[in-house]
Amino acid sequence: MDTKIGSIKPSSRMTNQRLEIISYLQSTTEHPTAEKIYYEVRKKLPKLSLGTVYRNLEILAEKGIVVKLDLGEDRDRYDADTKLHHHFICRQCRRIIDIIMPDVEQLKDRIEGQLNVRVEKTQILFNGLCEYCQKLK
Amino acid sequence: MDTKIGSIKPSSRMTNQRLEIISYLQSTTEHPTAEKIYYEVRKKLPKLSLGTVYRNLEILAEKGIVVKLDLGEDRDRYDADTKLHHHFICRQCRRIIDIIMPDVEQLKDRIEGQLNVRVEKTQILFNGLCEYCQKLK
DNA sequence: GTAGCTGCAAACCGTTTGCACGTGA
DNA sequence: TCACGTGCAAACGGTTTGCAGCTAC
Repeated sequence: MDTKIGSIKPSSRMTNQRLEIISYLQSTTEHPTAEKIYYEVRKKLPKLSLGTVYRNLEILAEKGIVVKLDLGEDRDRYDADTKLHHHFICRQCRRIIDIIMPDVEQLKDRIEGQLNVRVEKTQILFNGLCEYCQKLK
Repeated sequence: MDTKIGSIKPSSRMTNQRLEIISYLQSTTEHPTAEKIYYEVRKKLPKLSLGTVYRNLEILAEKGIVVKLDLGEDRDRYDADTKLHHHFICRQCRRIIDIIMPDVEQLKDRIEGQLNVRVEKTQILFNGLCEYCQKLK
């Protein structure tokens, strides 16, 4: 028989691998890719495998401990900052800047009324050249 | 020697394959995937290959005749409507609704001033349940 | 004539998965 | 104890690419 509300995963074990992945993600604001996380956490756990990184990231995202981000690149990024925010990404150096946008709630309400839909997620993504890459011309 | 401004592709030939891909894209508003385009255009050109579809879509996107869209799915979508607009995508039926949002220009200006960046692209994506999927519960 | 395009098939690459072993609670 | 997690390697799937022949101009 299924769990009542959706398919909630039962308990999960706090392994060293999971702990270090969380710890690394909470130590950075640069929205690393799975590959970067793998590379960094392996400094502490040299036997870590990439599959384990992906499996943990999926579980942590399900639990709401991290957020998976699709910023229009060929790979996903991950963020331990789970408060709603948006992003600017530099097309040259791939730097990512967090953007707080207080009036998004109104935007959401407007769309829901206009289209008769229920909005569950809102993502605003800016793309262009960051301060430094503009100077480099 | 390079072309002066960036790497602009020289002339391109209007092949039947290219023509039919454009024609199909201009006939629909459903933001098809490459696979869907392949499937549809093959009704007219049965020997068409998927590689040709991808190569043409890339060229057409470069020329600004179509737009490639990343709506957070595992595959890209394509749209012959190149006027700036945004999207709602239903997480259940994958229906896509176009959204015109006149005040995005201000948003862009605000971000540019605030972060010292040059914004070249702005994408707003809403995710949730469409009118019909809400009714189906 | 020839640069650009096509069909075909293989390669690519980020991500997922099967499996046998390991380990946290 | 044993269900969940791990390392390893292979599989997956959307997209790209090498190549030999074709074709728009």
